[in-house]
Amino acid sequence: MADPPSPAVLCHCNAIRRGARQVTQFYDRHLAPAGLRTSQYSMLVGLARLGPIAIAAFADAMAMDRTTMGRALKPLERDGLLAVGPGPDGRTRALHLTEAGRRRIAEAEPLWRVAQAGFEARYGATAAADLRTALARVVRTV
Amino acid sequence: MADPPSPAVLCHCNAIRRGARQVTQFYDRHLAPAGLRTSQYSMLVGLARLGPIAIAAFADAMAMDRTTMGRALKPLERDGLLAVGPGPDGRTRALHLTEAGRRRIAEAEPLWRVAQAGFEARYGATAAADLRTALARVVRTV
DNA sequence: CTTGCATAAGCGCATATGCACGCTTTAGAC
DNA sequence: GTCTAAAGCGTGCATATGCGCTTATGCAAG
Repeated sequence: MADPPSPAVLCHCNAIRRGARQVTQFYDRHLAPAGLRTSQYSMLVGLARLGPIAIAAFADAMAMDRTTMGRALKPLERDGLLAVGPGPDGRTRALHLTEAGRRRIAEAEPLWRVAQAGFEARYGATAAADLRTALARVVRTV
Repeated sequence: MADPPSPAVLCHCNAIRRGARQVTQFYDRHLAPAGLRTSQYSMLVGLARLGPIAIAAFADAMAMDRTTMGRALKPLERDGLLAVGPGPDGRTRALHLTEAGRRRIAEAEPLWRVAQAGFEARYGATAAADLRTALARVVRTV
């Protein structure tokens, strides 16, 4: 009987945080040769897709906090992978990928594919797809 | 046709990181009145369960990096919620919960329950349990 | 006893995360 | 035209995350 007071084992938040740490490390190790973290790779890819875009809009599209995004861009801008120019609006700043950024994506993409395939091989491709779907629903739900 | 170069939408790592951010914010908002983050609450609960334990062993049990754990303990130690004493070994340090720590857990537990119930209400209790199982498998897999 | 290896922990560095607050600029009300 | 509300960003603070390096200790082989 004696239910433990707060079974952290049952905490959905704890569970997803643990998983995120593990998977992040897995992908990061694969992407390391390209000098990118997974988060950075996904930002570059996102920027390539969403073209010139304002910071807040980009953060929203990536389901990130605005200020987190603002700061996360710094290292990428410093390394010349993206540039921040004036937006159409005096208060808006426009993010756009540079040529170096595009090259870096091309360099990292095969590494990402290996990571993605490796995860699916271990976890099961179908299960992984289901997990991804479930996680997408989390973002829409919360 | 034209498969996008690296569909970040399909990246399992990105998906789980997004989800973790959202869920963390959700739980953190609920726990805020107790002056605890979700991660801190889970560490306190884990420590209560695993009794006096060394840092590395505790980090391992929580699926955290050793150095991350070491630093994450600082604020809790500063606030007197846990204490770090000498271990059985000259190089080991023993973590143990204080009375204040136990009181804080008692204070935070109802808030955690509301967060947990709230998440299950939105996401679906069964789906949430399935997600948690899938995530636990991620930790074992990677 | 020493030498060498393994274990436990800390620290520097860099990035990730988000809240509260403040500043500038724009759009709309009047 | 002015005044106000809202939008877009930046900064300070605090915590979270993990890698590489270093130090201190324990343990076993010789």
